Amino acid sequence: MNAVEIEQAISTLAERPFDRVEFPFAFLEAFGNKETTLKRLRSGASNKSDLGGVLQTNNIHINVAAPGEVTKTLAALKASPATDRAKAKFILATDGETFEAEDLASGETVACAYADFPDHFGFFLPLAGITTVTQIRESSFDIRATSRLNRLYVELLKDNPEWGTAQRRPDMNHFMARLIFCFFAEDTDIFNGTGLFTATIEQMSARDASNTHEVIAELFRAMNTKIADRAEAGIARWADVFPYVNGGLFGGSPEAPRFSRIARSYLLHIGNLDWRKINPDIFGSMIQAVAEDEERGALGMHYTSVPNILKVLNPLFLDDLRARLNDAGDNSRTLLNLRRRLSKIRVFDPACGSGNFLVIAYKEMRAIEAEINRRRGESARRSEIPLTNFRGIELRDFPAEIARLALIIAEYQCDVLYRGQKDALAEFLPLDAENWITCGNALQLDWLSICPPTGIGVKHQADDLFHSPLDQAQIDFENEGGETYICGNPPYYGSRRQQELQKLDLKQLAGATIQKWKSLDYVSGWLLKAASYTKIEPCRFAFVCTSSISEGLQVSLVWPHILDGRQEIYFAHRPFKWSNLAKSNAGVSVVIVGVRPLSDKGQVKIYTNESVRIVDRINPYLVPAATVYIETRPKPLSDIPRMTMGSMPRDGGHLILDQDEARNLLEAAPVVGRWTRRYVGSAELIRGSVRHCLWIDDGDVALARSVPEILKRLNAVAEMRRQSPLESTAEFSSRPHRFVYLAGESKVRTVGIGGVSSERRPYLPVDVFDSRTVLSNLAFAIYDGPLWSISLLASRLHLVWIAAVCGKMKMDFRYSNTLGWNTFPVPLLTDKNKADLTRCAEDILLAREVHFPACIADLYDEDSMPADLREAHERNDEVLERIYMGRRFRNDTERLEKLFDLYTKMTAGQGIARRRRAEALP
DNA sequence: AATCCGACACTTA
DNA sequence: TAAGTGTCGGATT
Repeated sequence: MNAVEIEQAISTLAERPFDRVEFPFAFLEAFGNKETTLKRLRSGASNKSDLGGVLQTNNIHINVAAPGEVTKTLAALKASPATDRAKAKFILATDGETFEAEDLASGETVACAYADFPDHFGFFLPLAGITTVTQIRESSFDIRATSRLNRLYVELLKDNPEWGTAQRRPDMNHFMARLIFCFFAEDTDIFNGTGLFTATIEQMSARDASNTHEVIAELFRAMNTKIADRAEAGIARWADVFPYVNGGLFGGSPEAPRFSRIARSYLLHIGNLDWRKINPDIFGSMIQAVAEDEERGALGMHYTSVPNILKVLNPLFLDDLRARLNDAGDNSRTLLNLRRRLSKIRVFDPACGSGNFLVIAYKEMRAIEAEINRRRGESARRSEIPLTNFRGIELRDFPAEIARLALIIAEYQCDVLYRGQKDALAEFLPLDAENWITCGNALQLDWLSICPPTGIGVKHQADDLFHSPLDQAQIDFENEGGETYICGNPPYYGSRRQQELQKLDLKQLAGATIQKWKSLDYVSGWLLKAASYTKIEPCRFAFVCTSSISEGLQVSLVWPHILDGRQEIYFAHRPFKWSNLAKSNAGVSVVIVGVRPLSDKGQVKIYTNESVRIVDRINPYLVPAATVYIETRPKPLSDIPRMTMGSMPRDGGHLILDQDEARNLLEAAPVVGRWTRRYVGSAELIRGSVRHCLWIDDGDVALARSVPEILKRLNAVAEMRRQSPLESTAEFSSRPHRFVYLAGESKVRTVGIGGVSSERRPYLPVDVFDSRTVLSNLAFAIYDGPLWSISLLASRLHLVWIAAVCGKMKMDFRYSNTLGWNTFPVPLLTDKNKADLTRCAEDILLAREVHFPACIADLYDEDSMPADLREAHERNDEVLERIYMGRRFRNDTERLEKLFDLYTKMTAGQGIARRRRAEALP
């Protein structure tokens, strides 16, 4: 259960009549406890209460009090030895009238009317095992509001199916945005009188809700009619007390969907929340889930947390502004110049969602401006930072609506904070009609039309503006001498997860310039668009991207088009695991990359979660080295043996046998021993687990099929392959005894390396196998590889190289022969070198054997790696590094620098040789 | 013919 | 129940 679902569950519970017996269980159920857990508590099996209540170990002690005895009961719970023994985190007492609880760890208490306990749901969230509790508690209002809007939205769609159609969805979304504005306005004195909107609806609409939509429409109509025109428009008197708002929000049809009784009560319920507490920076991200069927309940999976947003905005431009503010001290003139600069800064988020980057940027800039004004003694001064300088593009209609609203609310809240309620109110209405959030496809739209050049760069003369639907921007907006910063967290879709239309976007963008455009992640579209924007309007940009943009194959595809001699990466955040309020964040790691024109000066910084390093330069692999693009090679660059990916079964698992299956099969028909081989992929290589596969020569097929179990399996393989949409797989359905792809075989031994390995392992997982062992496509093989190849593979140098240039699986190392082995720069090895390295490899293998049967995962655990094995690796590294450098490297950075350097030299030589050969041709 | 990748997907503590 | 860590095979070159 996520926070929104929990909020809904406890709200429902509070609305039900109080049941003295059932309450403790219902309460626990609302926090996501399963039926079986509750059953055990009910039966008393796991109930540790000594007071006749319900006590769940490590969680909560609940007791229902006699009427009027809640405080006394709570004290008894606190004094109870069982509470302590069961390590309860909370105690709770209620009589159905009042409600009291205490967080035993913090001592924090809650005391309220029973009906109001859902207002404190954030207090109890640790019960649900939600780890990001502090984060959520800070935004508990937003969660409650989201939850209730969600219920209303669903209810309204139920009653008004036509509002849910693709055609009318935007109306529905716009209606919700208007409602949210009204709720905010009625709680912040923007409307005359607290709660005016909700109260008016309650009074004027019938109990049976039949005319609710008419009442709301009339209110909306009033808000779209200037005071002077009201008499003529015939606005109802009860609606006349509402101010003129407009600003695009109330323009257009005032129509509202019809309300059922339930929907009406939800509406009144929402209106009774205290909307002053809304956080426009994160509220939007949550609420956008309201309108999206698949995201509903997911609580904004793609939402960017405030700390992550600041990881982008601070280095992008806010740090600089703050530094200038600091430099300016109390110098009135310098401060004035800085304020002018602020007023001309445009922030453009071409994937703005519900606008949180823009809102945070706005709020941070307002804070800086407020400090300037304070120092200049102009505290109440009106802000010179126009909301219109915060622009965005968003594909989905509802988030775009919310983004507009969030900016308006942020502006109001900043005015209240820095200038006072009175000034804020005086200037708030009517809303500005300008709207700089464009709803559309960012990869299709012309960014220059949304954020036209400001005059620092070359004037934009391109005639495509002529065709732009938004070219009024060019005419209306002057920002001479201003700055533009592009930022955001665009969507990521790996090359094979893209929808057809997304593929098309990339094709249009990169089809002509990037041959392998089909391998790009969707996010690269934003990088390319930004890069082409800077050709016209040189400016800085920074995005949160999937880390794959700086790893493996994609680097040499995308970055040459971005760093094409006029741009450089000036800050980067190394890969970190993605996380937000969403329940499960497994699997994604992201980077942040900031790009600026070469002409910009200033420090270059690499960030990690723990540190900041000032470096000379950052290359597209986000390491401090020269920009070198590592491309796949079909054969090794250095004089080292050939490596191939292992054999791929594509068998639906039917050719693979676990230990039990292999044993049973062999017992049933000993002849099967001929056709089974050990089968090794990453997992087997690393964890030492044993699996076998069927490996049947063409000549043996008839014989093998006479074994019933084998026949059954072969038929299953054939069937699975027939079903495959992939031709190359389907072709092999007639030869189910064979792997689809055969990598090769060895005579003496096979050197194998795992395809994926944990980032925590200090060396890559390498091992030697006999020639009967089959390596799967999840491992790479050097058939009959010399032992000294193990020395290379097991070296720190190689790991560092792989970590830098290969792809990643999450943060884990992902091996590649073409990208990592074939590109690995190795100096020419003498026979003596090879003999030395062979010895080192043998020592490593011997050191492992001492610890038999420990597997590689055990042996190479950073915390518990055996000393003798570690020493064997140290010696291996020592010998190898002397060949490279004449000494040991000081650290991995130095290793990488040397490798990039050597790679550049080795490929440059080849490039020249190739060119010479080409020139020599007639 | 050969291989790269997964806003992942499983297993395990 | 979230932390840990590598399957599987289609899509692409």
